[in-house]
Parts: sequence; C-alpha cells; structure tokens
Amino acid sequence: MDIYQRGLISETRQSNMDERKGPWTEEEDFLLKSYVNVHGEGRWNSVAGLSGLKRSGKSCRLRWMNYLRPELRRGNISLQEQLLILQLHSRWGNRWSKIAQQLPGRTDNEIKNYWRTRVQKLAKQLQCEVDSKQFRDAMRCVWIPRLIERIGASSESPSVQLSTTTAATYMDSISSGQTSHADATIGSVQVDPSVLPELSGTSSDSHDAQVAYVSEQADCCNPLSISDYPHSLEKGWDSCSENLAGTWNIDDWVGQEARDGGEWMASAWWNEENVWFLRQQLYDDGNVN
DNA sequence: AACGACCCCAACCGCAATGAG
DNA sequence: TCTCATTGCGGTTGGGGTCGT
Repeated sequence: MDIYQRGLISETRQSNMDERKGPWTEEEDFLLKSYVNVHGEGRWNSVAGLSGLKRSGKSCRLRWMNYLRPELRRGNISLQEQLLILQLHSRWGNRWSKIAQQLPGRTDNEIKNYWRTRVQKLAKQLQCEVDSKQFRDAMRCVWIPRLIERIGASSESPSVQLSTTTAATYMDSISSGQTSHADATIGSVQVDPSVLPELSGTSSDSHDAQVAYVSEQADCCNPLSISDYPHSLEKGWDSCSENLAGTWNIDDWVGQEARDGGEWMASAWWNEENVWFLRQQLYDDGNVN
C-alpha cells in the first residue's frame, strides 16, 4: 500500500509531484496551443487533465501569455516603445502589467526585463538609484527629450515621422483636443491619451501608483507631462542643466560611459551623439568645469 | 582554445486579489 | 461570512549566449 492509497498525500499533491518544470519543449507548446485553440484561454488548472501536459496551471498560463499568444510581438523594443515605457513607468512605477497594456503585443515580463537590464544598469553606471532625483532628472531632461528627437529623426519607417516640430504639434493637438483619443500615436505606437499624464487634466490613476516619481520641483520638464517635452526641447535645457549640474557631477558619468565604450548607450536610445549633446549643452552653459 | 564576467530573458516563487460554493 | 481554488502580479533566479582577456 503506497502513501497515495493510504491517503497520506492528496491527489493534488500527487499531481504536483509529477509536475514538470523548466524550459518548455516543442511538444508541450503544441499541446498547449491545441488546448487553447479548442477551449480558449482560462481555466488553466484544467489544462493538465485535458491536454496531457504535466505542467501546473500557473506554468501553462505563463507560457501562453508570455510566449505562445499569436498577437505577441517579438524582437527589440522600438524607440517609440522605449519612450512609452519611460513615460508610463515614471507615472505608474513598477506596475508592469498596466504598462504592458499600453504596448500591444508586449508582455509585462518583457517590459520588466527591459527595465531591469537596461534602465537599472544605467542607474548603476550613474552610481545612483533608479528612483533618485538625479536619475529622474537625467531621464526627463536628457533621455526622453533626446528619445523624442531620435524618433523624429528616425527614417526607419515612412510612417514614423515624429520630428521635434511634429511632436510639439502632435502634443499640442492632443492637449487642445484636436486629436481624438483613437488617433493618438507616438510614432507607430498607439497610445491611449487617457494614460498620457495630464493631457486630459485628470489623474484618476495617480492615487494607486505604487511608486510615484513626481518631483516636487517639477519645472520645465515635468516627468508627468509628455506634452512638455517638445517645449522643454526649445527652452528646457537652460533650467534642466542647472538642475543637473547643481545636484550631481554629470561629467563623471559621461566620461565613464565614454571610457567604457558606452555599450548600452550605443544601443537603441543612447549613443555617442547623445553624450556629445550632453557635453555640448553643459559646456555651452558653463556648468561643467 | 579556455576561462570568467556579464547580459538577456524564460520561468519560477510567493503573495494578493477575486470568485464560487 | 468563511473557506478554498484559481488567477494575476511583481520580484527573483538560473541557464544559455556573448564578449573580452
């Protein structure tokens, strides 16, 4: 008489002990896809029994949501998506699933990984915390405006023409209500303007943000106001650079990044051009010794 | 070629929220 | 109202790949 027959271990427990873990095989993927095609999403705990998969419901759900769903987009995070992630994270903090909802085809896991590997790495390079003021300053005064510029300059897609001017026009039109919510795009990314901070004049979600990166000194480029970015490009550096130079030694990390070869910064949204830009602005303004 | 350091990302874990009985 | 099962979310880990020495 084994322990199961004696009732010492429940059937659930027994099945848990049979459970497979680790990387999924092609066969398992096929079984899961077949199951979802027939039964639809949901009721994940019944997958094992009905499909023959020896996986937990949680594992099946995760595999489907993060990997097998047909609407998923694979590949690098685009500039537009990066901009949106930075924006939304500044507003909502680590609410990955909520952020992912604004990026069709992207998963919370993907965005979370992106944030951890890219953004937190940069914070480490800057020798500051992601939620520190200096990091937020750098983000809102340098990276995001530059990202918008780069999106505008990008000619990777004819449909993606978001120059500084058009960005300003676009944002103005949103602010003034000339652009409908349904029309709102940043580059190729569809944006629900209700999530764009302060465009609608309401902030219903501001209360439930786990991490609110709201700077009390929000000035020329309030991180919560995407509509300010084009504006900040026109007039913003003066005040932003004062902020930056006054609170941390930007030259240190610019130099460090240059010495390191700027591997990450050379990628999608940061490169030597940006370092040059940053240096130029600082030296022009006389903020760097 | 071998090794170590680092990066990326799929997958797991624990907890909270939700819903059904 | 309570309990239990299920689902969803965010944090973390570990393995494979890449790069530099």
